[in-house]
Amino acid sequence: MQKKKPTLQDVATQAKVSTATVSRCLNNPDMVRVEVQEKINRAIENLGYVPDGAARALASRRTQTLGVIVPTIDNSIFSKALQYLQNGITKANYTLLLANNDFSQEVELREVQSLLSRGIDGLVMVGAKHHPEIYKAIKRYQIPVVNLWIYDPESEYSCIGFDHIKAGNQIAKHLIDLGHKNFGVISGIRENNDRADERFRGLEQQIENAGFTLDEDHIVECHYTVENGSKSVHTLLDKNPDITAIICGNDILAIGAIHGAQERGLKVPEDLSITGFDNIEILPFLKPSITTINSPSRRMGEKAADYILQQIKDKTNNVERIELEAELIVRETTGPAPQI
Amino acid sequence: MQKKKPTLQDVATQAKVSTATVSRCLNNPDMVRVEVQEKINRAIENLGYVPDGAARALASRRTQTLGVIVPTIDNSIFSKALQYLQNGITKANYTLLLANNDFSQEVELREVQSLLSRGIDGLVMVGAKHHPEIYKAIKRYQIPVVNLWIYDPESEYSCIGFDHIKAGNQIAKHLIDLGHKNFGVISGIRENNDRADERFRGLEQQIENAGFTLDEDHIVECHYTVENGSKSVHTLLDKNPDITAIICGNDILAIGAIHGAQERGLKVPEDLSITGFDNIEILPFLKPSITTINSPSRRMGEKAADYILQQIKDKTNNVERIELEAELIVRETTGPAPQI
DNA sequence: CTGAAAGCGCTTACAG
DNA sequence: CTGAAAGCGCTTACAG
Repeated sequence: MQKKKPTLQDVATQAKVSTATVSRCLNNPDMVRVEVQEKINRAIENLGYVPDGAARALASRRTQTLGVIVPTIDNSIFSKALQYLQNGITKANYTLLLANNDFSQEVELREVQSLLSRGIDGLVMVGAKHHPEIYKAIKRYQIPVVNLWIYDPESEYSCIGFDHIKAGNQIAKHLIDLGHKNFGVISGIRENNDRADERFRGLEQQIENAGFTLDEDHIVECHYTVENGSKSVHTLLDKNPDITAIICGNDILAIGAIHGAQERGLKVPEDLSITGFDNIEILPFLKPSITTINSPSRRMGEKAADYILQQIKDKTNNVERIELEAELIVRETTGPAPQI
Repeated sequence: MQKKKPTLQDVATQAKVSTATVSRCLNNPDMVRVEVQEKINRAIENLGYVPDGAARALASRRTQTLGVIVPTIDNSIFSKALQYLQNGITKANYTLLLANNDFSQEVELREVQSLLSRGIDGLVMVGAKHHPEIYKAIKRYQIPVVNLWIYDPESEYSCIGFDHIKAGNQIAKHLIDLGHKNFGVISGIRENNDRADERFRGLEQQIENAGFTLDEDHIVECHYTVENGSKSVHTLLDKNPDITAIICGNDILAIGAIHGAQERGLKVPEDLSITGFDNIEILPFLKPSITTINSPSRRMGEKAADYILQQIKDKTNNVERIELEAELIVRETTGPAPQI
């Protein structure tokens, strides 16, 4: 009853050709006469033959699989990039082997080793800083790699992303231009997150250049949850009631921050300006709509797909560095600093 | 310079044992004497040996890989389930091969074939309705399968989820209890989405049982975007100005709907009640906070991991049907029907 | 354009 | 507890 899965050999036998010919018919049809192709295709259809990926990978040293490691899947900016990365590679009959590193370099190293061992033809990661062993391992496997979400003209590896320092500068400048002098920052955890760290440094630098200060008690670091955003507003304003602008590490924190401000009876932006980061889809529809910086998630996913597929196709491993724009989007949560 | 990747054979040679022993040392260490283990581990370390997944898969007929197909990655309820599914299987050294079907049965079929061909030890899908060929293909490969997001006590395949008809009932009942009589519905696209369809039928049934009607011009079907939520409110209210409650297919649509209501100068919930579905993280922090039904994404992901790993471990393929609660969460967007 | 044959790097009865 | 050997299902020079 339960038939065994047919193999290439079975197809060859039924079509009365060699396995080599069947293999060619599958992979390079134009190397095979049309009549023979038809015979083979009939046999394949007939037997319900499906090639075995493991055997194919072992013999050809290619897996038709790309590895991708994001910090967490459960964040719309990463899942959006994944979606478009996926769409891009599906056409070329590639599939994603997915892992997350949970913002830990050690976990990431293990995941990379696991992916490499399982067999991948290319690797996509997020951020510039990775465990040194990762780079060694990659070198060994000689596969194309690209780091998303960062842009560094000097980087040794390919990258597709934007300049987070510049992004931090932009936000701070926007608020300074509005007359704010006293800032609060609700940042994501900066350790092991070079993007969050550079954004922070960008805005700190801009604030200090403008002649203001950013003391330690004006800064909170926390994981990206709405609840943390809300709580942190209280933490900051309890200590420093005259903060007039709070810069959040991402939109989720900003949504929480608005909630926290409302709990304190503060009006946004009249009493307190708030900024986000990423520009998630719902932002323009919230009341008040949130000022933010747009993260080009979609384009990063698409371009990563293009880049890796191109390298595989050309059997090259060229370093490319693609800078994308991350523009400031001014909405309703930022306004002139209140007069005291 | 560029050394070849070491193989099991190299390890065996260096450790002066057979490849069989090295293989055992890797997979079933207690079948090997401790002293020999040490010799082998030293050689592995020394050579930087990493097993080849393809060869291993071909020889053992196991890939340590699970396939998962979601409608779209770019929706937090699915990405959240993925995150926990992933976490659950990582411990067992499994990795996810990820695909999305973009809400199309044909695409899903192709993806399933691709995953099976690539080699997976188990498969996780969303919803009950799949292309018939999918079930045939799965049968052939004899791997455990589980459908998430649905619960059907009669289903032929394992499922982990909740009853969408009941969920639809609950929402409608809540609004009816509040005195609403005239309803609008902004549903997701129901074709190829059994969850959306059953939710719709659940609420339709409850509304009609209560003696009210739900005409066609009280219903809009659209993709799950904030913008569609906002537009659809206008579509519905332009035609039927006396609708007092709008039931949305998910939270994203509901956020858009609130925006649309505000554009019309309507107060939520005083003039118009609005409900969502899924209970995404930010909901309680929005103003007004949104009444919704909680989708147990996290638990579905976790339980799917447990189920599949258990089946693989036991080499069984038992059908399990796990019902999870999807409770109504009443917040600020629903209130008594306005007096006319 | 096609075939015979080696080989990809493992695992696993089988025998001892 | 260990080894010799077959075999997993393909691909790919090589030869014709």
